[in-house]
Amino acid sequence: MASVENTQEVDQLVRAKESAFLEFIQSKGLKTTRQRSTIVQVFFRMRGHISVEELLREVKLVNPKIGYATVYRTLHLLVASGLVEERRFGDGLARYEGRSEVEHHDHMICLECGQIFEFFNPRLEALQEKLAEENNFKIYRHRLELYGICKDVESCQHKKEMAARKAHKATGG
Amino acid sequence: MASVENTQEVDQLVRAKESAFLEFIQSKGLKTTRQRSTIVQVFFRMRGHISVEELLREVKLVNPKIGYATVYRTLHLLVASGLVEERRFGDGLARYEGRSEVEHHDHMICLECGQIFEFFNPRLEALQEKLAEENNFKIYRHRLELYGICKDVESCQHKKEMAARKAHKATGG
DNA sequence: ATAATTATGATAACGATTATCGCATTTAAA
DNA sequence: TTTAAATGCGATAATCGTTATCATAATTAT
Repeated sequence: MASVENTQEVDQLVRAKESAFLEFIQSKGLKTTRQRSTIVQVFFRMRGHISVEELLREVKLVNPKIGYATVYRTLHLLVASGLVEERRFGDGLARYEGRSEVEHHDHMICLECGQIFEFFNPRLEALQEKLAEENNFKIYRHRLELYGICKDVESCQHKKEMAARKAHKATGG
Repeated sequence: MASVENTQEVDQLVRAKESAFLEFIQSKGLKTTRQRSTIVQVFFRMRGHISVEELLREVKLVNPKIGYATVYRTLHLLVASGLVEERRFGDGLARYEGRSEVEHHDHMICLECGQIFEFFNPRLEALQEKLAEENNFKIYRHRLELYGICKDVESCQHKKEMAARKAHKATGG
């Protein structure tokens, strides 16, 4: 679900993000540690909407001694630095996003296979602003999520897994 | 935050919702109990986006023996029946909505006072549908939340409480 | 190098929600 | 209206994601 890549482009991006993070860390008088560096590098090599567990799994491949707490703490720092956004899609766990194609975007979430698509539309943004203004409301941030079935419905990788999980959960209702 | 009312109109609405719930309960072969009846009546007398704790508090005024578990269970049944919607606004707890002015609506959430406003705009809905279709995505449901500052910013009731809470939480950051 | 500060890792604590289980209540049938 | 089977209840233990704690380790400025 969250793959790791290795290309020159990615290396460059990771270096840029890492130095931006270093700058943040130093500006706050915090310390630069091996663990933080590892976590940041691994995080920005991953694609998608990454959960703590997914990240920890990848991090442990590099340094198995790094634990939950440090991953949580570093993710909080990444969010505080503005390099990463925290999202919650209602499955009860936080997901983190640091490599979007577009700066701001909304989400379409497939209920069948769990895939998450990003999209952006300026008319949508403008309309929201207009509606807010009409109500004397000043928007700081917003969240739009469309839940449904994605175009790959026939080839959804996790279709059967999800169905099995549903059937399991439904036991007793 | 979630007040209880007592008017003839409300009585009528509560009766209608309750009978709809009974219908659902019976169609599923479940049992009609005093507790469920109490919880449903109390719930539909309340306004706003109600948390489990808020509901339990009100329920206990009618029947103090009713516990957490039954309130949770009944809320799940209400959601399953389609009479109630579950919402999560990112403060970590579920809120339930059973008496909206409009059938579907989106939300503006004031970060200062915590007030939640509902709104609906057909152009917004249409635009979402259009964008989904362009991506071959079929929307089942969606969620749009605008977070910001509301028009009552000067008179926000909970302004100070929130500020105090923030200050408390910020200890250690 | 040293001292002060901050971070780490293991795990306990937390808060919301869910599961468990013995007992009570409801329902359908007799 | 009793009876028997099924379902629901209340109290609370368990769970899950996340946060706090604390002794030890690493980093930084001197």
